[in-house]
Amino acid sequence: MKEITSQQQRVLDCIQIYLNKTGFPPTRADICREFGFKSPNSAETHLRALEKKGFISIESGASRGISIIGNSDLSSNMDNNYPVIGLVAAGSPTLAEENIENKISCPDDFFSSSFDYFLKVKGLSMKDAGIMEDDLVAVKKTHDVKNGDIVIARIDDEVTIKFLNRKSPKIVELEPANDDFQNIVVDLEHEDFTIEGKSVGLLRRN
Amino acid sequence: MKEITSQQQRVLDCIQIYLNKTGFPPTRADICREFGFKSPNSAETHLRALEKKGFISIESGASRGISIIGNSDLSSNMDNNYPVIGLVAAGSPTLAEENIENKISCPDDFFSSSFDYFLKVKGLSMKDAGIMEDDLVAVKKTHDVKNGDIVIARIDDEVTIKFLNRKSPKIVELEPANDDFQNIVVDLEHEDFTIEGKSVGLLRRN
DNA sequence: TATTATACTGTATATATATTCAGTATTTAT
DNA sequence: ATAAATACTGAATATATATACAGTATAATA
Repeated sequence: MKEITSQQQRVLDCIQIYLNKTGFPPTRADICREFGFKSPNSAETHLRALEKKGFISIESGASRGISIIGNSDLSSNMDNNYPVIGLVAAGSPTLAEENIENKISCPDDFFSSSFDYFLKVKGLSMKDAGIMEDDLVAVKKTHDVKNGDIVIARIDDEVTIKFLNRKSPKIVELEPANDDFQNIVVDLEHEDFTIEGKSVGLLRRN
Repeated sequence: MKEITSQQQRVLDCIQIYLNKTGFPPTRADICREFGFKSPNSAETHLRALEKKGFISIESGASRGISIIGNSDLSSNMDNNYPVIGLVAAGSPTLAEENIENKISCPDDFFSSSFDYFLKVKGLSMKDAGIMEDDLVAVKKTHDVKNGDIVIARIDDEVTIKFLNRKSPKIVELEPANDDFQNIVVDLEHEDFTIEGKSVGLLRRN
């Protein structure tokens, strides 16, 4: 990255300010207006210089096709809106709209693994694992689970969060973390059993 | 803000994804390409519906003049780096550099209240409150605490996290959430006692 | 039942916009 | 001393783009 001139810095700042203000990049004419330039080529040459020096990228042919390079990796660092889903006793816990309670803005790399949604926990069956009522469990949709994982599972239409313990090819036990609750034994041959995903983290908002 | 239809939500998501990817909003044609629409008016009508419902704003006449409402001030929505501090048995739990284990990027409005740092919990004294070993408690530095709050307190050089119970002007009890632990009774007249802050949230990364 | 909103295709067009070419002048490297 | 980069004006143009108008069809609403 070569050194930037003061005027080019001003143009770069102008682009950023325009972006913050409007949500989209300026045109050549917009930049001219901002600086009092009388020719769109004044903006053009500055943009080309900024591109050459690696401060911005310009999509050829596209209107307002300017993106600031430092901001580009910012988008990967950017927050994403993750849906919060209630632990519905019956029905799909999937990302069906009617189940989305609200959304939480959160960095993509917030937990050890990527995740897909937050599950709002009902009940205290996982109390001894430190999962309390209304806690938000970060759930990664996956079938790659092993014994001891905290999984979100569905038996018929019942959705629960429990420790997984695969006893045999045909028998799965779902173990709560609370003495007041009993293990759930699932016979894979006679019951409709699905692993929705597993817990990769937890969020509690007092 | 009226309710959004599923298709409109998909278009809104598409705009956000396009923004993250390119740094500028899509054209009507871009949206059509993404969905396989054969007429630019398909995108147009969705955009107008989203505008009417207050999800986006459209600058008349401007190309790519779409901005998602709520994204308006991205800089204030930006993440901040919050330090993670170990619960050192002796010494200052303050933000001294030697105590900062690492930093976590997190939105400022992530918890109900603003906060100052994450405290990495050692031990299981707050187990029944769902606070486990190595959990990260979001701590707000404040003296505005009341009975029942989970506070981070220092007695002489010992730092703990407990429930607060102010018995009298001179006596404070710090109550663990674990039967294996005992209440800590602090005599304010004879012991050096400080409230470092209180818990406003919790983060667990498996 | 009529009406409005949703969800599209298809065509057309004014204009917003990028981009090139031709200059001028000043400053900075080589 | 000469080339290259910077910093502009001014004009021209192909095309990218928003946007209106004319339809069709279905679902929701009143």
